Amino acid sequence: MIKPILKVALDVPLDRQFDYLSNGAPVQVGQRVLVPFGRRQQIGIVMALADTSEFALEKLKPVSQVFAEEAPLDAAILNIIKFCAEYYQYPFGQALLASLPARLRQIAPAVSRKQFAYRLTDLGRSIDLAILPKKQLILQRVMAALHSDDLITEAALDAISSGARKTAKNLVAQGWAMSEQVQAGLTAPQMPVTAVPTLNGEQDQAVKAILQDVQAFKAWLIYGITGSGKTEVYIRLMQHLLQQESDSQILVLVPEINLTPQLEARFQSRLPEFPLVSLHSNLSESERLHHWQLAQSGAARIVIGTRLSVFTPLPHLKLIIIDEEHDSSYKQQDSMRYHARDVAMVRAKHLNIPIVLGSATPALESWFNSQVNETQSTKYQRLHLRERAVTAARLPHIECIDTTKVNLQQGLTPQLVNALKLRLAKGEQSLLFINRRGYSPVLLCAACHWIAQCMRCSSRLVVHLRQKKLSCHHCGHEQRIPNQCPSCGDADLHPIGHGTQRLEQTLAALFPTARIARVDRDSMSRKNALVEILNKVHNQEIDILVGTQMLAKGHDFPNLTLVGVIDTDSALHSPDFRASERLFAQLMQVAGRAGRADKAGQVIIQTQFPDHVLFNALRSQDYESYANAMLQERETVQFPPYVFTAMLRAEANDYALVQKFLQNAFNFAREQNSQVTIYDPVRPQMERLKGMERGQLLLHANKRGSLQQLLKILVTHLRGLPIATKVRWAVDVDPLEF
DNA sequence: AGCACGCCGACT
DNA sequence: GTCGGCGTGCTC
Repeated sequence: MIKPILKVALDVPLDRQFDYLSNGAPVQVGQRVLVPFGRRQQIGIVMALADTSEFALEKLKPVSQVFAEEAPLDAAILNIIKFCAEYYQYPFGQALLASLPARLRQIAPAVSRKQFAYRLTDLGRSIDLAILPKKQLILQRVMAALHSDDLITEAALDAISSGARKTAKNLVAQGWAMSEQVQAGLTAPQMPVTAVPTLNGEQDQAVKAILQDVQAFKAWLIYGITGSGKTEVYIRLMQHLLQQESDSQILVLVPEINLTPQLEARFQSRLPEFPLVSLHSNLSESERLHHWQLAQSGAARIVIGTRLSVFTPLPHLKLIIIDEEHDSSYKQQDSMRYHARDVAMVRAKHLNIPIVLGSATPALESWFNSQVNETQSTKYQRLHLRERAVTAARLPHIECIDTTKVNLQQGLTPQLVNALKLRLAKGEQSLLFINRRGYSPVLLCAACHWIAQCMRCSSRLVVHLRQKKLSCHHCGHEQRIPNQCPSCGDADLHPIGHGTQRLEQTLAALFPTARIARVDRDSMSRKNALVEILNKVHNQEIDILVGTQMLAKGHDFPNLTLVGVIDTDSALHSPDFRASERLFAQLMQVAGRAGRADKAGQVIIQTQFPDHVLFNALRSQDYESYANAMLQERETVQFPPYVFTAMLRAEANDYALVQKFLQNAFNFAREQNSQVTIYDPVRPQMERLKGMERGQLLLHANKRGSLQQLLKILVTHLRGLPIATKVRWAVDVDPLEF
């Protein structure tokens, strides 16, 4: 018997569901539907079937369409999103719809690759094409082409139905040409089948330990320096689990897209018998939908993706792997501000399956959770990989040069210049890491000390000399470099400090014969620019590589033996208590670029504070003592992970509104007399951003539960406030930035 | 969030 | 006399 009322979740910022009358079509929970909502049509997901409604029956509208041919979302994924919506104080419907590929959120029919092929078959039947004998071939090609654009098929179908045969024919031909191109592009160079590495003792132990315990939820932290072979451990685990059960699936989360192709290729070459799909923002919407469908149907056995893919339906999920688990790109910084690592943890718990986190420099939270001590039971089992898997590889030698004690040559110490000279003479490569793009971070008037500032943000404008522009790295605002000081009229304007452009220029002057390349957001705007440069580095066509943190991750350069770190001191004394943790991870990562193969690496760090504890720990590549010291500090001042925090952030054109809103929140929260500490509203580091005045209110508690309880009533209260529509506000649970 | 309705200022 | 500003209110 069909229940007559459907409770539907919609993509609206209202934390409730809407009731509709069945249109008679069979429907299940989790099914996608089209419904009338106000004046327009909306895509929704059926959350329940019922006999009654709280809403007046005569006011209910019937659903417009049930997408019955699509598999409904399963209970597991609905539950995990429900959990997230509650935990992160975000409307459920919006969280749910945001987890779907864009094609499934749009009113236009979503066309998967399979349907696409069917449509083409129809198309072939419908028109008598001159290329008819080739019809079969066309179909095969198009079906095989992952990048095919469904819009072409749509257009062709339209053309047929309106009788425009010639147009239809052209469109099909166009689709074919496109699929050929795509095929040509897709034939990725076959990875040389490398000899399967044998595991060293620690790797072997790690694999065995995890495999012993795969029948239930258990969290593991694989802690091992770059080159200790974490990936090989993942592969062995995957191989075992995928072979053990013929339908099992594995989800691998990675921080960013530029890491995906490498890991993807490695998994594919080592586990060729298991279908793998990737999910990241570089995919076309059509591909994303198709990959998502392959995951949902169970056809894909391995899913590798960025943070959003933690919400992919996987009916036979048996293991979750989080690579580089400390990476902050796992945290969504707008809409629902979830942390993919934490969501994955909950998902693994729900499914009662193991989860493996991997990092050379674990997040302090994870390190804390893997500690064995009296006060806190160990949440994650730690597995330490101490040895470098490539036995010949040695740890790089790290030294800090005190920049206050030497004469700098355009920001470079003589030690670093000499080291660069030596590499050039030996035909080895160097990498200079400077976390600041542009020419110089400040434009200063020598006469009146005016500094070029952004009008929309509380930030300084960065000099981009080559483009003759000043640019705000926060809002994108650009303007011409003034000829004279806007304040006093003096022409004596100086770029102060160093960025990637200036460093590149300095190096070119110092080493006129060296082949220098710069890698930052400005030089990498072209789509394949990064890949091209990296290839050049591999082919020894580059001597010195200058770049930002884009260069810190993942890339192996066997002939690179020197890494120079130019200016990271600002992070040492940043008011953000996580800045030094991030810097440490980043420096460990860049240091790992040096001396990967059989050549010993050297790392030179230029700093005003060579005796800082961070550098001491870094010199001995000792994450543990630094992490433990930081944890102790956090405990003394009662910061996370010793307390649970949430941040209420608000912004408006007028700060008075922000203040009024936050003050209201503050008063309300205080009145609840809960176990939560509520701090005074303050202005964040970046007081103004993109023309918006910002403010924030911090809450902390010793128990997650009491914080959650308060947040729930606070958010409900705030949503009902008239002023809540005049400011943009959001709750950030477990914020990364303060 | 959209998208309506609704009541007060400068223009074809 | 209208076009249009964005305040308030609703969406099953």
